[in-house]
Amino acid sequence: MSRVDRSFFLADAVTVAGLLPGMDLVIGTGKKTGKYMITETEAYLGDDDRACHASRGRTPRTEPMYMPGGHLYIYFVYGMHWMLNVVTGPQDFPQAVLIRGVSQHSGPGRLTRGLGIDGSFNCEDLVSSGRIWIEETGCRPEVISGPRVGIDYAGEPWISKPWRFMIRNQKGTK
DNA sequence: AGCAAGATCGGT
DNA sequence: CCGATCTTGCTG
Repeated sequence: MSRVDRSFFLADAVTVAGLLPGMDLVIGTGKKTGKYMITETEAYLGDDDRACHASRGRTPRTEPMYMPGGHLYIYFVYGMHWMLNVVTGPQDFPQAVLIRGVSQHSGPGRLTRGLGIDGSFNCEDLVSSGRIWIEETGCRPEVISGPRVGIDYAGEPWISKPWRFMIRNQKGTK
């Protein structure tokens, strides 16, 4: 439908993470072209959030999170998986939304593999990019929330924040 | 320079 | 539950 503009991404990560499920992630590289409905997300909110990479300070890796909302923060973990994150909020307020699932692809590592997303997408701007963006779909699925996955090290209260969002009745829903 | 841990996944 | 696999960031 219509491409999402900058203002949408300037909201905080929790707000954006709650609105993304149901929207389409559109990718148009030479190899992969298609629309995938976003099914699951997680918010990482600023330097206070101990689960957010930015909580350990501004480093070369986390630099993209300090860009204005709408850019991508891509990083490599566990020696094999690329993680796709959408930066949110104004410049210099490090926040991002991890895309954990899209239609036909469950899991943050599997979806980047499936869509051909790698480090070359780091810092890409969803508002102006010619190969990746997000579209409003008009559909308003019911979104449920729960605690984030794989961040036990962050401790309380971060471990209990209900900042994981997903479409009800989707794979991964409990 | 060395090392421990990681926003994961798939197989035991 | 455990190993694969390698980048990052911290320690010394």
